[in-house]
Amino acid sequence: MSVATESLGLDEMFGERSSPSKSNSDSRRDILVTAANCFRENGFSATSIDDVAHALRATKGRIYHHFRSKTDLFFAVYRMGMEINFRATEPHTRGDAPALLKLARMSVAHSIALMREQSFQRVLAQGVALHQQGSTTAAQRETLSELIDIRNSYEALFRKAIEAAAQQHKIKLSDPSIASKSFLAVLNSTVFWYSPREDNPHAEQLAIARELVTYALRGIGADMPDEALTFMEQSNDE
Amino acid sequence: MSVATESLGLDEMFGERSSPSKSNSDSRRDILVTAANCFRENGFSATSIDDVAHALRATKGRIYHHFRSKTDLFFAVYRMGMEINFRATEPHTRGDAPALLKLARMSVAHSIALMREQSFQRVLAQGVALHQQGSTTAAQRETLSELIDIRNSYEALFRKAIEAAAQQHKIKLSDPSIASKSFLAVLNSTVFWYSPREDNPHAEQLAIARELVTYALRGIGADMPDEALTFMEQSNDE
DNA sequence: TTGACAACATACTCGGTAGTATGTTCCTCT
DNA sequence: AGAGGAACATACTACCGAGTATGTTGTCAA
Repeated sequence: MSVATESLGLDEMFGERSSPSKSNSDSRRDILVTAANCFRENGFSATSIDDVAHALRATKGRIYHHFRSKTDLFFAVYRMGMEINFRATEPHTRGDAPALLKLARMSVAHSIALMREQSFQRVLAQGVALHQQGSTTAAQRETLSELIDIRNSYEALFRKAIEAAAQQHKIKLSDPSIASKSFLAVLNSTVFWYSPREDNPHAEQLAIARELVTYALRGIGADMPDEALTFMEQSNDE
Repeated sequence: MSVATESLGLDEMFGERSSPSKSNSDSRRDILVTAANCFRENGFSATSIDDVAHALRATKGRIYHHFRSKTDLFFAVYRMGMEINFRATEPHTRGDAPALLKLARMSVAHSIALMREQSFQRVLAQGVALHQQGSTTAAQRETLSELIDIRNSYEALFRKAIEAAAQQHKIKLSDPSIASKSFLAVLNSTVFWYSPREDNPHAEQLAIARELVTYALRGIGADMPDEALTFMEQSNDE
């Protein structure tokens, strides 16, 4: 499902130790993907474990064999969604390209990953909502704030890139915090209105990403560098 | 609660006929405000009617006397939230000010209303989520799409203002639809991270609104007109 | 071959919750 | 003054859904 687990340096961050039993990991992954779709369609608390099991053509037993509780399942889906984002974005933070170009490439990669993995991204949105609300147990609350930390570190990736670009290109950011929040708000907005077209949505997604990044960069007073889209040949897997 | 119901032309849009019994309307309004807070804190399906009743220091009977179902209550809260937004924004769409100035004033008013009435705004966000998901009965589905229509007409208010400003100031919008979606995404982003400070949050909210509108306007290639904030003397009610 | 364990399925409990049915109080109109 | 209804509270039902306890099947290792 285009969520290839290559050996990047992020594995230990998400605790995805390459387990010896292959089928076990596959089954778990199928549950995560199916659960992500259910959570997207019905929301967390409106989705029952039986719903996920039915979508899997299985029963609760299978899910509870892999996850301790419904909340645990949700957290695992959240982790996987964040992992997708990191794998898409983090490679572009390195290298010695100009800061603005790096920022633009990060943004395009993030935006496209967002549209390609809609289910997981909506779960991420629900995750922050759950955080603003009150979790049940203390352990869950701790795990949740750990997930929020991961998200914050992801947003910090963008914030640093924005500030680096601003410094290098002599842009004045009156409030870097609000600027980066607005920046990501634009990129993330597709979650609320985008739904993929038929056949090959890749061209459409690329065009939308280009529009969004152009808008977001203008907001901080920068122009979209044309080379920002030239790295996109790699994105044909499967 | 700073939701004054003056006689604007919007009343029939929301069916808030000025009923003769005063206490009835007040009680209903209290339920809506309390329900909005509960929905904000726990989400729709995680909030029970008994929760709302408890927060009201009352019982279910009171709520079910005014609303047929939990979904009806949610819809009423949604309507009230949209009404707040319309009352804040719509006055600035009229008049013969320059298009860009009108757009800026609408945006500032919208942004501040968003921060002042957090509870209702989060319910609005949940409403679109519910729409993307599947409602239960057919009647609810119809009502929900009616509410989405109201929201769309509200967004159309901004889209028209953006296009008018673009035309009048000779700005090139490569994709007006995405531009307006991004524009509103920036203004609405406070829902996810803003929480009011102590005492008088008005100055803080105004500063944030100024930042957001500046960012959003830059995204479409326009500069924030300084007169956009001069209308804000009226906002001291209660 | 067997025993042990993984990977499920089946069958059940039990607390919570939407909705209803029915009382009770107070006000208002005639 | 009394009849009727609005505005609730109380008591109850019926069901759903999270979690558990236990059974079943395959597999692999010794």
